[in-house]
Amino acid sequence: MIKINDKRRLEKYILNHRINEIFDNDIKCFMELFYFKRNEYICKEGEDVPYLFFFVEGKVKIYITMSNGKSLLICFYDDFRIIGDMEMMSVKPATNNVQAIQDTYCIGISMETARKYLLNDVKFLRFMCGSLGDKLDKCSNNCSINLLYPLENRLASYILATGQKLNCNGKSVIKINENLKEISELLGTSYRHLIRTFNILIEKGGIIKNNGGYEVADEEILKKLSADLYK
Amino acid sequence: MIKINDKRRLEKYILNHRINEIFDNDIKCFMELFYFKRNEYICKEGEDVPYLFFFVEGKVKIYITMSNGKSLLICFYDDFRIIGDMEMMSVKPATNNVQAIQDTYCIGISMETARKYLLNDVKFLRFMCGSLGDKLDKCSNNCSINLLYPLENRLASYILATGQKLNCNGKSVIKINENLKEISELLGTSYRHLIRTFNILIEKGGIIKNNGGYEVADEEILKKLSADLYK
DNA sequence: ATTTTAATATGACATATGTCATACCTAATT
DNA sequence: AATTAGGTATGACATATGTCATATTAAAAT
Repeated sequence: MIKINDKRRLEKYILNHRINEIFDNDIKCFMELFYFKRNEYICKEGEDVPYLFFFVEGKVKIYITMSNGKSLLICFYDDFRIIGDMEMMSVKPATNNVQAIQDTYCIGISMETARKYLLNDVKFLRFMCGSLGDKLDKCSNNCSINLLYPLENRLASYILATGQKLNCNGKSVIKINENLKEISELLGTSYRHLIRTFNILIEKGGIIKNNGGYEVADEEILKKLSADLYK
Repeated sequence: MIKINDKRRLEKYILNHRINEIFDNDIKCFMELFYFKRNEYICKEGEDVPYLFFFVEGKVKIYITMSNGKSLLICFYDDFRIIGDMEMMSVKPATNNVQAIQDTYCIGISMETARKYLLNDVKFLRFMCGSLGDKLDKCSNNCSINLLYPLENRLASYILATGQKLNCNGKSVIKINENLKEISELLGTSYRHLIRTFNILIEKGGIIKNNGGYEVADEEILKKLSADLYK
């Protein structure tokens, strides 16, 4: 996490996402811009979250770890969202992990400041209720999909959501650059079955193997297979 | 849904659940007490919710129906909770179904009144943020459990959560009185597999068949099998 | 009384997924 | 060079779950 001292850029994000409009009070002066490198954690389960964040650019994944050590993907954010909302209200440590899967920018307001000014800001509280409601709605929807669709569909969706676009000799290639064991845990399946399902996607022409890694071969095929999960 | 004109009872609920303490304004005068018979709907997907409800006694189940017609259990409420919170914020119709599975009492405030007074009530908005945060936390947790445990465990939990306690010749018996097809849908499984799993629970001594219906034979066995789901 | 319908139940088989043993490769360690 | 460890890959088999055909029973409709 690196603080970016770029007033212009901060202003740009505030304008683009109309962040000023969600507060009664002008608290622009308390806002700081932060950069998270790909793979870096924005918050970790069990740890205090030092800032209330407004996610403004990049992509993050949210996952939970269970008491038996297994972890499971909850969802992705790739559009404007609040991070740290639950922690702000409950003064409890985070219950989920939030990890950047692309270089990511967040606007942060320190938790003390946020609690001091925003817990009395009607406009913001309303916004937060709406935001939490949205999250809850998406969560219950994803939950259903997880239970009702086999891994093949969820994996296709996961690849499209997390695959890294790279330029490879002029061609744009989407690669799966993550540890396969971790992917299997996030998708709530076994390593064995994950590999099996990768092979099925290869058979169906959605992906290919290259240099010991997987790459997207046909985005359309994957799109058809992915049933709007993790949206 | 029947309006109960019993000031005393209403007062009792307000006191017990400290409902007055979650508002800055005294809005007791707008509160009405409602009774829902077992199996009755408190809200239905796609329909407007006419009241903001405070669930105070009984038990309800929340489930979602998917575009392909399948439905899936989200959770149960058997403790003080808000119903209609998301609808109040977003002025959208309900996205979930809420159905009483026991005789249930809710305190209701008409949506107009709620929007008029409560959208400016800081204390209430804070409470609502906390409440939505709790729901989100539980949802993501249940979601994980659903994916990580087989039906046997989920069914055991479901039976304990929804089984009806009846007095049968002096003995207390817990019966499963619901339509089995519906149960299978709520648990996100096939009818065939549900029956199979009932039979497994019979083999393990957790339940027995009686008069063509299933009954709990050994609560402890079921408790061990149910991994804290739907709590 | 007969027919129809809905709910319950089961066998047979197919598919989805988990577990375990093991093998291979590469990078790090000794 | 030999050893170790982590990540990747696969076969064999077991378990979990889905699909389909079909039987049975009880309640509802005619």
